[in-house]
Amino acid sequence: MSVRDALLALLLPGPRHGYQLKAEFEAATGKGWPLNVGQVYSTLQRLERDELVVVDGPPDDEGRQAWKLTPAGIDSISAWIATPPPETATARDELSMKLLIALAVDASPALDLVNEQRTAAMGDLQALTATKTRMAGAPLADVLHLDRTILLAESQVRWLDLVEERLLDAGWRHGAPNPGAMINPPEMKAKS
Amino acid sequence: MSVRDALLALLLPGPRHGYQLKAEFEAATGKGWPLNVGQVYSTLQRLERDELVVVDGPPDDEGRQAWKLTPAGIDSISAWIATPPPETATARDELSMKLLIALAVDASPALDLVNEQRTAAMGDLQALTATKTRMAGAPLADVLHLDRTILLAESQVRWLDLVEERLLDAGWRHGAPNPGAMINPPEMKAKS
DNA sequence: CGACACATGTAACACGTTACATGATTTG
DNA sequence: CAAATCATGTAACGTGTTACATGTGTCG
Repeated sequence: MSVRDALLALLLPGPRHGYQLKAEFEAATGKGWPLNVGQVYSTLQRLERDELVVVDGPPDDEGRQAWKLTPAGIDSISAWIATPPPETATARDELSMKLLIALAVDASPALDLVNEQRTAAMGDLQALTATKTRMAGAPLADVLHLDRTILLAESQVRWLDLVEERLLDAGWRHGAPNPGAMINPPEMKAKS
Repeated sequence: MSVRDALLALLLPGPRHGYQLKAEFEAATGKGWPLNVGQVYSTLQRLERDELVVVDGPPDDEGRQAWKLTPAGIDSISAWIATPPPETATARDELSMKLLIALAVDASPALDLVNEQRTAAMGDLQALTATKTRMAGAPLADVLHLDRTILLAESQVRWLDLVEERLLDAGWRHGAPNPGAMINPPEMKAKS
């Protein structure tokens, strides 16, 4: 999801001005994505360029400029909302990519690295769970976002467990360099 | 994790040339991140500009140009590998952001949307599980990446279950517009 | 009055992504 | 020979992000 998509969607209920869009964006995403106001305005300009939004009349007394969707904008964002995100989009998470790269270059004793990351992930999880109790009456969006963050943290811990298991099965040992299961020596097909 | 970080890390074991880096990147990430070769070269140039890599001698007979880390590059990437990713990085996943935005604008009957997304997520999950059986002898990186993808898909389904539960608790109904739990009317503090 | 929130906007830069151009080498 | 792969590189564009400039309105 891009800011672009989100702003288009937030214009569906009716015209809004820039500052309002920022506020609604952050309310809707449960503070999961802090947004610099400047980006709202530049994104609106790009949307205008693409003829998905237009200004809705002249600015009001206080200089507020409202924007609204064009028919093309409505079509575009309706299609976007109706389409579930592709699974592939999910697979690029920080933790696994980072750890896989680290394993590939055998940057440090692999199992130790896994354990460090698990410790960090479990710490995050504990902090998040604690936050949950303090979120009783919070807006629904905030609660749902926290739920999501917790589930993601749990899945991190589970994956790290799995990684450790598979590494041990493959013959890796604590405190030792890896047995070469993933590193391919730099020779590619020789040409000469 | 950026391509930039990954390429730096892949240079840790020793000098590599561009095409090699692309191959190792995709091997390491288990095909989870298809990479256009062109991006390798432009990223290398940016890294050179930042004095984190330098060319390692003249190109060989076949015109291959090897690159290596500078001391600053080694420091930079070592620190990166040792630092577990911040939890916040995790919280920007496509599914939840998209759904939260959709709920905020009440784009379509909310619970129906949740169910559609769950159907899609469960379909993904089934396909992934099927793939798993066909991955017996695959490289470790590929298996680990698939594990991660599966765990993420599971956490999607679980979250969607939670969302449905919370929406029902909050009084939302199937096939009906939402009860206004999240939409704030566009009036902000009036000024005049 | 001074601080702060509201409000708009611009400029610059980083990164990701694709398309394109070019050429050598391998292989059927 | 023709096609595929290896190999390097450039150009253009899109989005995300931050810093900065500017001004109005509110409130203590």
